[in-house]
Amino acid sequence: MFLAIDFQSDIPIYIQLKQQIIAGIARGELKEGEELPSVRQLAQDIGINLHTVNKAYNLLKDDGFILMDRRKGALINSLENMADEDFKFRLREEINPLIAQAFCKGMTEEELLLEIGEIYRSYSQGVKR
Amino acid sequence: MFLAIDFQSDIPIYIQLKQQIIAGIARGELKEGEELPSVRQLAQDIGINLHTVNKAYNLLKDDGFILMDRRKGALINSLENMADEDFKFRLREEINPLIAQAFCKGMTEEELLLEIGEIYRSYSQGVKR
Amino acid sequence: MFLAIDFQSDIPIYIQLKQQIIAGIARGELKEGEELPSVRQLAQDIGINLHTVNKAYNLLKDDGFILMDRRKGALINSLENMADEDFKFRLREEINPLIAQAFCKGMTEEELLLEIGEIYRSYSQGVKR
Amino acid sequence: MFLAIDFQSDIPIYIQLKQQIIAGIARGELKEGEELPSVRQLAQDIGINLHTVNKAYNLLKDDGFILMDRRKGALINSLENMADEDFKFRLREEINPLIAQAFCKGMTEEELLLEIGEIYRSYSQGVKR
DNA sequence: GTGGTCTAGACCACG
DNA sequence: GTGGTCTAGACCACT
Repeated sequence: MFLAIDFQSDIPIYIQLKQQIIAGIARGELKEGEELPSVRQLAQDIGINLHTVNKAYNLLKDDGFILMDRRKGALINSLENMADEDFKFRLREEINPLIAQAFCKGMTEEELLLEIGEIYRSYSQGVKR
Repeated sequence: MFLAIDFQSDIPIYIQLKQQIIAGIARGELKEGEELPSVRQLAQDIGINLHTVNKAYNLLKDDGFILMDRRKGALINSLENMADEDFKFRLREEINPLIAQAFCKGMTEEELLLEIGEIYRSYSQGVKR
Repeated sequence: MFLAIDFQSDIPIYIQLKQQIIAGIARGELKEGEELPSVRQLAQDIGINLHTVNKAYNLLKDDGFILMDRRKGALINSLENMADEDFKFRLREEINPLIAQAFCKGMTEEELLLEIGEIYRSYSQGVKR
Repeated sequence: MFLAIDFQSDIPIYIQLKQQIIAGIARGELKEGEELPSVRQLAQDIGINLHTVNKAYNLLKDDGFILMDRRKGALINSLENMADEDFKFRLREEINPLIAQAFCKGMTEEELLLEIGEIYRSYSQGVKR
């Protein structure tokens, strides 16, 4: 799997890393049960510190995307039925300001939903459900 | 207008302030040409630092949501046709990871668009277009 | 408040720190809304690294014992009605092996409950409820 | 006897193993003089490293729960009157932070003792004393 | 001033 | 070999 980290971005590296791995799962490139590289390995590959990778892995673990197995390291978790109310609430909280902005800038509902549907399908096409 | 700042949030106060003001515009509570409180006034009302309010105002100015007038202070700008390609690009960049996450957690496209449409209409209802 | 860290203990420093602060709250020495020292300050006082203090604070935040206020730093949170089912489940998980051990070693239920009641009251005496 | 090891737990496998065996003794499933599986056998059954089982057995031996016999392997020891002052001291040390936490979260003494009594009796019912 | 991020290097516990 | 802990020192964002 290819991880593109932008060192000039104002988004922290460990957040980018987390997002890229989630995107990898969404695209179906990382499948349930698959092992992620060790923190040391990945840190070396990307050219960053192992603590930064570690932080990303821990966030992914806390959010249920991966499991930390004592024998095998980090494993992709099952991605079924995890959209509980708590997740949806946080999603709304995060997405809300973006929608307010889009509305102010004059985007219509149709335009917005079209954009989002496109992004969604860029993921759903790669994965059988 | 009511500004709800969460001092425990991991979102910086000046960003929250910016988002809340945009939401106010989106809800139609702040109309074109209307004056925002002075930096000093707002800082005192909320109980935060001058610089923090200043930063938020400057961001809003940079994004075209307000105009800074030497005599009248900050004025709400017109909200027409500002969704240029650059804005849409940044919107996609920001919304993309959220959608990947929603997809991984098992949300269907319908569910997602329904949620977003609801949020959108919570704004569009208050404003005549 | 006095924090006694045992550097020889096999319990990690940040865990000891977390436990000591919880004990401080339980004894009523740290009251709701009170400010904790900054990570740098406390780290210097105890003679440890600020990252170690930071880790303890973050755990306390995750467990709801403190709030991280953007203006005031770390604040003791309200300690009302936080014993939800999730907490009780984790408590049982952690306490279970200790009880199994006590049972195997021949402690009677009375003996055990007496010990625990004593510890509990060592906390409840200092706080009005 | 059924040993449920959680490879995702933050508790080391050898500690889990120790706890599970003690729980087995407490439930009366493992009786005095009974033989435990050989280190090799158990390691293979659970799918873990030899060293890990070895470590657990050695801890159990140190704590007096089993005897290591050169010919018969590991034998369950008698569980009489082993709750010396040293054990009680360590028990208090370990259980204290949990109680402080429960107190902070608002559990009453009655609630706590009820929970603990329940766990205790889940063991004492299976064993004649 | 604060906490957050990132780096670097060390040691240890675990498997 | 792995991840977990701790240290040390740096820079930056925030208030």
